[in-house]
Amino acid sequence: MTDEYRFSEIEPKWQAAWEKDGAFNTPNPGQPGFDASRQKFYCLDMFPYPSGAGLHVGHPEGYTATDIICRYKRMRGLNVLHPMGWDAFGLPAEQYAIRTGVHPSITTREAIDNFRRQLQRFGFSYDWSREFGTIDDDYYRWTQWIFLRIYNAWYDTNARRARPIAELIDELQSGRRLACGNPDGSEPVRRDSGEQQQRRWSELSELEQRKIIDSYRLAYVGEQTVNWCPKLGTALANEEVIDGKSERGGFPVFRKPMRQWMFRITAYGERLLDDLTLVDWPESTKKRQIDWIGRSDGAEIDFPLSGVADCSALRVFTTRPDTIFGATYMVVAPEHALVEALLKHPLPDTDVPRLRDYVAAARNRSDLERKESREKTGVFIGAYATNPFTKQRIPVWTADYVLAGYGTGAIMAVPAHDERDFEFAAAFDLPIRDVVYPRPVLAMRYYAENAQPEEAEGSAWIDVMADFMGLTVTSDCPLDQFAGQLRVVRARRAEHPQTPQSPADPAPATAVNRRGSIHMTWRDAIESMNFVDFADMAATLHHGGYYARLGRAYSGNGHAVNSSGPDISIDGLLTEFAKNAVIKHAETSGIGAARTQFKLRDWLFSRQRYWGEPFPIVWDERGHHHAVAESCLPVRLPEMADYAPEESDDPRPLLAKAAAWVNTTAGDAGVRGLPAGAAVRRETNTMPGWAGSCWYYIRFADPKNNERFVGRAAEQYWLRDGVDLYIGGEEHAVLHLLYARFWHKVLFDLGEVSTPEPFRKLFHQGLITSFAYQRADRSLVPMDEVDTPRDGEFIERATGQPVRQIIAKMSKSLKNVINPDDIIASYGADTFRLYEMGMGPLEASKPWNTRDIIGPHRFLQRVWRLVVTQDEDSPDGWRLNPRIAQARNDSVERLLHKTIKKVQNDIESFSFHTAISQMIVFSNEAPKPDSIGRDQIERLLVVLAPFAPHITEELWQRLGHADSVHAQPWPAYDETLTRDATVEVLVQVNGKKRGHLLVAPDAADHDVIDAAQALEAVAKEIAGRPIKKSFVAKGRLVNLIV
RNA sequence: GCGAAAGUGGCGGAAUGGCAGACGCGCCAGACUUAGGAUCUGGUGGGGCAACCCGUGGGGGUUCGAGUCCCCCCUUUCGCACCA
Repeated sequence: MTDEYRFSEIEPKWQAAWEKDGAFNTPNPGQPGFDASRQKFYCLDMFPYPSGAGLHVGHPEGYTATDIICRYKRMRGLNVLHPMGWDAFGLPAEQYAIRTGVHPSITTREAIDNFRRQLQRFGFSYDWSREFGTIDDDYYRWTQWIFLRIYNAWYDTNARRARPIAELIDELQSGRRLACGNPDGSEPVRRDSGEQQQRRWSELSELEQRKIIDSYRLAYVGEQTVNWCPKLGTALANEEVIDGKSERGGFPVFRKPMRQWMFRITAYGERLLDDLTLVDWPESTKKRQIDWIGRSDGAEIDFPLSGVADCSALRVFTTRPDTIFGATYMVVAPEHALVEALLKHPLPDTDVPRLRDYVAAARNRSDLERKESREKTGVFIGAYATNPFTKQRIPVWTADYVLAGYGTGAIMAVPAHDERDFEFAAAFDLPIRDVVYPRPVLAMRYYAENAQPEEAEGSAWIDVMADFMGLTVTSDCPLDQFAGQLRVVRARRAEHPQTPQSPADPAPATAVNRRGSIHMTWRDAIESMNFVDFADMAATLHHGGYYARLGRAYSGNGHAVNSSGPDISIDGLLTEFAKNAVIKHAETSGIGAARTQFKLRDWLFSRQRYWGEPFPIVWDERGHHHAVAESCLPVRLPEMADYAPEESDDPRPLLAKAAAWVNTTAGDAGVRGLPAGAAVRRETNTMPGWAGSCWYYIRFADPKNNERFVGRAAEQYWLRDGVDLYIGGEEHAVLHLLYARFWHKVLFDLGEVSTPEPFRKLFHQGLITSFAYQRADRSLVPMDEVDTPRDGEFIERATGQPVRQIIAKMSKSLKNVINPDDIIASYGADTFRLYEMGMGPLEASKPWNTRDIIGPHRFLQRVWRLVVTQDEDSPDGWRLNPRIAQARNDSVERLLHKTIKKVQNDIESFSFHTAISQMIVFSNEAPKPDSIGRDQIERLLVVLAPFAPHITEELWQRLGHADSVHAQPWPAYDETLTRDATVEVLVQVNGKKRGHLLVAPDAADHDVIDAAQALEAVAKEIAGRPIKKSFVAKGRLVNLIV
């Protein structure tokens, strides 16, 4: 070898050596080589979905970051678990297989092999002995096992945790629990209408018992309106639908009722929300989960219906029970059962054809159309309800602005205090009645009722009222002091009769002026209402028509007004108290109760696809589901030649085609509790792609375990406090990260894992984007069709027209996709790693620019030459750089300590780009002195090793070491050596730079000030004037004020 | 519409309230080389011969001192979007 840095020889050489030695394999507790005295560090990458296209430059960004951290943590003496695997079931693999005509098990294996090969070229320090894919029998066997654990569990709302179904049966049998369906179940189980018909468990038929038990299961079969995507041939979870299109592929999605496996994730809504306080996650991600879970506190209240068959009351959910006196009409979703009932048995006022048309139109309206047009539409359904507080008869409408899936699918409309209701009321001329006033409107109303007769004449009232509103608002006075405040206003007006005409009015007395400004504000507000005269104003407020007049709803808090009924009055109460009063009254009179709603829906877990985990479930001839025994897992996918979807509106699962697999016997399927010969049909749905990623981080702790999904000791060691660092893309903020938390919590409740949260610290790497070019008409030009004659100037070659450089996602059509293999071939993996880590902050999205790669490459060449030099006389063609000496160089030593400190701190704070720049500074300075200590260059190599593992290992070896640079302890730095012996202090006069001083870093302030004054340029500037004040920022700057 | 983040040289980016632009690219000059550059050295925000002046999206403010803190506005990106 010569003096050249031959990365293409060095990198494969060391990769092979590390693999041979198992250099980064980590023993588990109890295994040889395990050191229990060391702290653990579980560092996890979001494992990739191996696509046929191979690795993208975005993948190694997060992986390099975790690799640096892991190598660093090992040097700091921690036991590091750093695994890698493959998320390989799911739609994309299946669609790729369909396109290529090759079975997904083959294409997926090929894609995995390719991904592994590509990843290994980066020299990542994964423990490859723990590698697995979600499609491995050994793995999905346990995915199915966990499904059964969830299936055989129920949520005890009193204990706030999941419990085994056996304990539920025990409670039911012993009579400790009422023998009725799950009252909190969201699936449409026929709720035993007469709860009084309490029967004993033993009196129920087996069928009845089964129904009750099933209604409690955390995994249940529900008939629900789901998101059906004909193009993909499967239903999708809510989380997989974005703007009415499928998250994968962007195909249209329609609503369709289907019988599906669901997970009762809603039972965990509150804990999924509350436990976000336990984790160290980006605020934005927490917020997205909070929004997705969407908790709202309010009440359910029944409004009696008159004359509707089968339906005596309409139940609504509201977060503003305090506004119930303003509920002037009701709205139900077009899908609501009441609409259906009225279509069957119309009332005299029901316009059946119109109603039928509206419901049909609403059903066919996609989410997308709904979003585009927010025009309020609706139809009166002919029914009337009674507002239980005002006792007034109010009409019931149906409108698609009320969603069937939220709350009860019905609302009480309070147009004065809800924007949507206001728009609807305005469109259909429904009454709008104020029931909440904030302080100023309250003051207005008070004045309207208490004006003196002479004020009511003409327009004098406007000035008095403006003053009164201003005073009551600024003094925040309670209602019972309004009378006194009004007297104050009148007294002041008597003293200062002249009202300022504008805020800028140059009235001398500031008190008058201040009053003037506030006065004008309120005067403007009053005048903008366009009241004809006092009587008009007074009448508007008297009848609660203020917001109708204003033209918009007021949805804030305030005092209840116009809120007295035959049974109860809440007038004057502040919103929070008014809410409580209404709820209390509703509870005591049996028409309602406090209720918390979640936006989160139960998780649709069935897919009608081939390439996924089969459910360990069979159906008997009576249509009952049965679990496959744990000992008979896994349930393997049948071999199928034809797994292409038929694009259709008929959601028939693909596996149904595999008749020989589907039709089996209880004995063959491994179902207990049925005769072995009983004919059963296997469940033909498969699990969604998310299933495998819900628990892979647990399996990594003990991937070869055949007895359990994870060994107890391994779980308790590696997952104590959860995964210590989890790095991956932000796009999984509500999908994978919510699902995995849910599974983890169920396993926690059932005693299978020991922590409530899976991922303690989460970090999102930014997107690697690329440049693209845009014409004046905003159309895009591929990257290779643009010339750059001058910096910052871009010309489209074909037309000669200037184009604009923009940042865009990498895409094939823009020809700006980067293949990591090409970059590694040209520059090596170490350069690639340094380039990507040096681009900028890890969390920021940043554009790839191949032109810049040469920078980090030059840096590595410089490091190479620091150690190795060409020597034709030597047998190998090289020798150590003769500058390397035994004695340390002092200035290099200080810089080295600075460098170690900065790199260490920057790694800890994920600030890799500034760590790299510091090492470049070192490499720029280190060649300057005549010699450099051998241990100095060695310490640099150790510090650089996590970033550039191959070149440092090679140079470490050439320096004569038999061990690995990656096994070295992290070098210590001495704080005193990180500071310079003398510092240059900036001297300012009146904040302007006037000179510099060289002083000791701890020089006394007065000495620095004296020295500063002595400077010629400073003396000239001061010109004998006295120094009024001076500031010293130690070791940085001195500022003299004259 | 609501919410969050971000706007700094030709480009990527740096900067505990204390010399704006570290470091890298590019560019300029020079060196080595038959040559080349994936080599080396030096320079490089703008204006001015210079002293000096101007510069962190725009406008105000706090401060001895603001890219950094506060208020208003503009732009971009990303979420959410009839959730009662």
